[in-house]
Amino acid sequence: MLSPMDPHLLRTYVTVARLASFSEAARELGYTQSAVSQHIAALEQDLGAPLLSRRPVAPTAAGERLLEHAGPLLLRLEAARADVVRMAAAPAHGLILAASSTALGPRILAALPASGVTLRVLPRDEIPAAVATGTADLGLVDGLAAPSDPLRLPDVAPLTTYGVAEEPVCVLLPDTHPLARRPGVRLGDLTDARWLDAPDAGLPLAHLRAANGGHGFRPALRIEGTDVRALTALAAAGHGLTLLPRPAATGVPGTVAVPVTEPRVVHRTELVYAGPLGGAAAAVAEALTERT
Amino acid sequence: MLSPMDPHLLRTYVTVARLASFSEAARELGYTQSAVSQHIAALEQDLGAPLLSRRPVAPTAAGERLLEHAGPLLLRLEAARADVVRMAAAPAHGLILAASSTALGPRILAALPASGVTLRVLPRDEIPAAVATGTADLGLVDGLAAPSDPLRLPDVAPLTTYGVAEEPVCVLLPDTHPLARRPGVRLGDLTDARWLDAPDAGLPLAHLRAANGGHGFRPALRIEGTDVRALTALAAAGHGLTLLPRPAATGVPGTVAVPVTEPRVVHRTELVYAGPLGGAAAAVAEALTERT
DNA sequence: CGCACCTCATCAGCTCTGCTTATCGAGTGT
DNA sequence: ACACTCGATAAGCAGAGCTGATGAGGTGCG
Repeated sequence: MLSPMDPHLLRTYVTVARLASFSEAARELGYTQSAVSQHIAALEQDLGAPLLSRRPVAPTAAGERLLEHAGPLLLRLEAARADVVRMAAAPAHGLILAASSTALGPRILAALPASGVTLRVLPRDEIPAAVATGTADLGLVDGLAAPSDPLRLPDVAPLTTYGVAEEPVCVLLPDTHPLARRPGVRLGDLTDARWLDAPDAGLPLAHLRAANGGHGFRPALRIEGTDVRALTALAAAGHGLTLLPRPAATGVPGTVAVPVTEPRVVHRTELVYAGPLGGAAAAVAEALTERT
Repeated sequence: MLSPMDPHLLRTYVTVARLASFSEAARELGYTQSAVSQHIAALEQDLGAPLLSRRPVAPTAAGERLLEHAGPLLLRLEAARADVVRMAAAPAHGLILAASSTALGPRILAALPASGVTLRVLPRDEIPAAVATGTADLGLVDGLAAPSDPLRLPDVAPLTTYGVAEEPVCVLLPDTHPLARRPGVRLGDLTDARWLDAPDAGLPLAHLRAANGGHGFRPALRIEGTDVRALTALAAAGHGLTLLPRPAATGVPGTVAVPVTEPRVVHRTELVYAGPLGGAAAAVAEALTERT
């Protein structure tokens, strides 16, 4: 069997690629420039292809390819280590719960214990990684799915998921919008509208492609960060439409939340954790999963 | 940052766990028993927990955990290497197409070129791995999905997928079965029936849990291997029911193929490949994806 | 135009990792 | 009780992999 690509080399490679400099990478990693140079040379020899063009330092086609692999790979590696270590050493720190902003529906918020929990609001796609690497003990991820279908999570590691809530999905319209009086809308009727694309605050438009027959939505304005308030304010000001779970969409001044009737999708929230839960985590998990 | 777990050690660990013996593992890996012992000791020290109980050799709880991670991890590692190497060295061998048995519907078979392709029939869940590691150039995977939903594939590596066919799903009933005259059946009416579980030949019952409201099906008889003929023969003999895509289910003597009306699932086939396609592969892929 | 400078490649030397061989200790079957 | 098997441990040695010094190529500026 061939030598299974040393992760050290891989780590150096991604660092060099990120910083576009051997010397800089050496400084960051605590090596000498010479060592970094040898690392890259070793990788290139091992794979039989140049990975970086020098002067300026930039990945080649093969290098780009490797970069796509390296990230998830190192993540998984770290996740594996964290997972096993977690088995041995019980956590001294308080319970950390990672959640995306829209996952924090009223049911969830009500079920949180009054103290002893650190809540960490993260972009949606960082949550599985946070849980896998032990940065968080529990995760709450949300997303769009067909009713009673599980979410599609990136599998950085074998994680356990548990559905905790499903709510209707609404389009947040300024109350002056022509469709604002309707009882429900079909997304197909809104493909030409101006949409706000807020992948970390609202629901990602990208998730809808499959459900909408392959057609995506044109994002008019892109919002970064996890602040739902900013998003709803923009929607109220008429900068564009956005998708939100009903609890988050109702009661925003100047707007109306109209349920989406077609395609049939729901906003689903899942609890995610790695392996067996410790005492405190188990208690919180149970509170969150209690069907009311 | 902590040392990212040497894959060599990981590989020895899984080998030891598999063979339940240090000495055997040493023989298989071409090391001395001493080296293997040191490998395991190093891993255990690195992770701060015993991974194996000696005498008899068996994984501890933490070790079980590590095993779950190690397989996918080493697979990804190999996939990454293969993917990058593939970029540099164009394949000399002929085109290899990996497919599950039920993925080979009539449309697919018709579109295959008359020569120059090696067809490799594999269990469904080995196909992504085969494509990722370069064992195959193209893959055809199939499974159950909601209409126009993509399949859920284990992501061993970033693969490109392309839907090539969707067909109705049928239950294969012996023609003496009480429901055999019906135009369609709901799976909910058949939860108590005897089912044949043939994860590699037919469609896996496990895929249905979500669609069927969390309830699985009791497998009466389990069939291993990829032989559809054996499966249909068993169904005809009344040993149990099985799910098949319509083309595979029709025309089996002594049986009737009744379409499934509820839940709304289809048999979907997807073409999967890693990265840009070479000349021969591109031609085959195009033939397979041509909408007729 | 040429000189200083910056960046990566290469080389020599050293260290310490990681293998082997050899030996021991503990459990097992006869 | 003795021989045998299997894993742990010790000692020794070769080479992997780091450092520091130097070389080579490219760029900016006086």
